[in-house]
Amino acid sequence: MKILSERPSILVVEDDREISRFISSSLSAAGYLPYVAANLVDARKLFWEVRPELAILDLGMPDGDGKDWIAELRQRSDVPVLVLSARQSEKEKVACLDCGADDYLAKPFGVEEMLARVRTALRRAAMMSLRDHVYDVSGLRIDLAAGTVTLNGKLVKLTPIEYKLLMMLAQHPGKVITYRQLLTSVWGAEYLDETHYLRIHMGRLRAKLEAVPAEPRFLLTDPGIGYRIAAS
Amino acid sequence: MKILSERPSILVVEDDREISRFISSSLSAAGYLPYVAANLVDARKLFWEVRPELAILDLGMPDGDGKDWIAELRQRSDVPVLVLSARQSEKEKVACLDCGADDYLAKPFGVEEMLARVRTALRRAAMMSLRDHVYDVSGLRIDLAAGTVTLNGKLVKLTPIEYKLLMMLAQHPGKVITYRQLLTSVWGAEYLDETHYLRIHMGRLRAKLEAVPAEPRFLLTDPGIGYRIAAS
DNA sequence: GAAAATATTTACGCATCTGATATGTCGACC
DNA sequence: GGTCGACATATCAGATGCGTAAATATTTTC
Repeated sequence: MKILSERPSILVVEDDREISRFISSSLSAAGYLPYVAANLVDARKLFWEVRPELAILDLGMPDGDGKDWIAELRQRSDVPVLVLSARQSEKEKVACLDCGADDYLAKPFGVEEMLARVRTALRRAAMMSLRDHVYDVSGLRIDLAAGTVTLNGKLVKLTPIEYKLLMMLAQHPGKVITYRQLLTSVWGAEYLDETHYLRIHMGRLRAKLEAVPAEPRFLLTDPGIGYRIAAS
Repeated sequence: MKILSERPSILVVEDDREISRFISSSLSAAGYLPYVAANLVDARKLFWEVRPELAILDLGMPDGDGKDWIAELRQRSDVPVLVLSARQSEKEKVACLDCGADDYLAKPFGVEEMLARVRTALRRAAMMSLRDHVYDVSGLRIDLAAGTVTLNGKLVKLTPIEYKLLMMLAQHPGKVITYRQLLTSVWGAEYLDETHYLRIHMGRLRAKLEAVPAEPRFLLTDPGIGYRIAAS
């Protein structure tokens, strides 16, 4: 259970001592509550401990590429990530943004701009509705945080694609997720036309989760629009 | 003959002919459906007609400051705005972001970066659109976020076209939506003359939603203008 | 490297949706 | 009362979209 502090907490992942000092004192002065990690291992740990409302990440970490961490994070959290980097290359920017980063700020940058982008990201995040972390409807239990699925108490094994699909649906119980949204988040933006894949993998999910796949109780089709998982 | 345009529409507000050409052709190539306005007056008009999923705005418009338009837009819509500008000053960036812009890209910029930022903004917008917006009038309940329609508690099944039509109306309860707006947003700009389609599908919607289709309580006709859904 | 698991391609049956055409209704106007 | 224009409804054949099954390709695992 997260304690509601009035100051939004922000995780700063940055190995350069001087820069991280500078950033966190700027954030402090602006009314935020910064936590600092100097490498990815600490960042991972600290993230789930603090559950910050935003993460600021320097790409060049001693123990790995920050991009991997973003991708990993995106599986489990919607926390906005603001990337800082000395790398100016367009390729790098594109890769980060497509990875799930919310914004990319090339060094050197002005403090004011950074703070403005932080405000923007937090403003957006505040608009997002809070979501449950467990979907539990008549025998089907999906633990979004742990990433596990049980049917009548028995663990169900899912393939990676099935998993992503189901998580996407379970994050918004009762709401239609359009073909576009599903294809984008599972396969990527360049697969918008392959609604076909969805039919096949939804079929497989139904085979695993539904007693009578032809009459689904959980995984419902909204013809022409998308799919949705039955709400409690 | 069909074409329920699945391509996300993007409004480009840019007065420089050459730049707007360049941007819109890049967007087209990337699978989007760009609409171009060369000044703020047109932008205002086009925006509400097309209802794009994102707006790209050049700050320096001949008929006013783009910032004002952003602020104005924010009153009525959550559509993300990506600002392009030749002005590099940090003050300007901060002002725009705090005004409600989602992102700020200083010229000159790479196409790839622009497209990546567009993708990022659209990805976020897709998540946001899952927030709750509900039309609920005497037995008819339209959950815009979930995309579901219930009549006296019973779920009503709609076809894709019926769905789009109804959502368009329900987004603005009590307001007349013109034939043009409906045709544009459901079938596309090239169907402006087929008001005929509207009659057929409005008829089908009434058959599903009205107790006495001939005396509609929800789906009202404004002869010569358009249709509207009864306000709460 | 071989075997197993997973993903993609291809094909087809079936139900549903769509828009053309035709006809019916209502009110305005002369 | 009749005509006209705008809107509503009925019917129906063709198009489209969904689900499934099987064959093939790819990735993972040991």
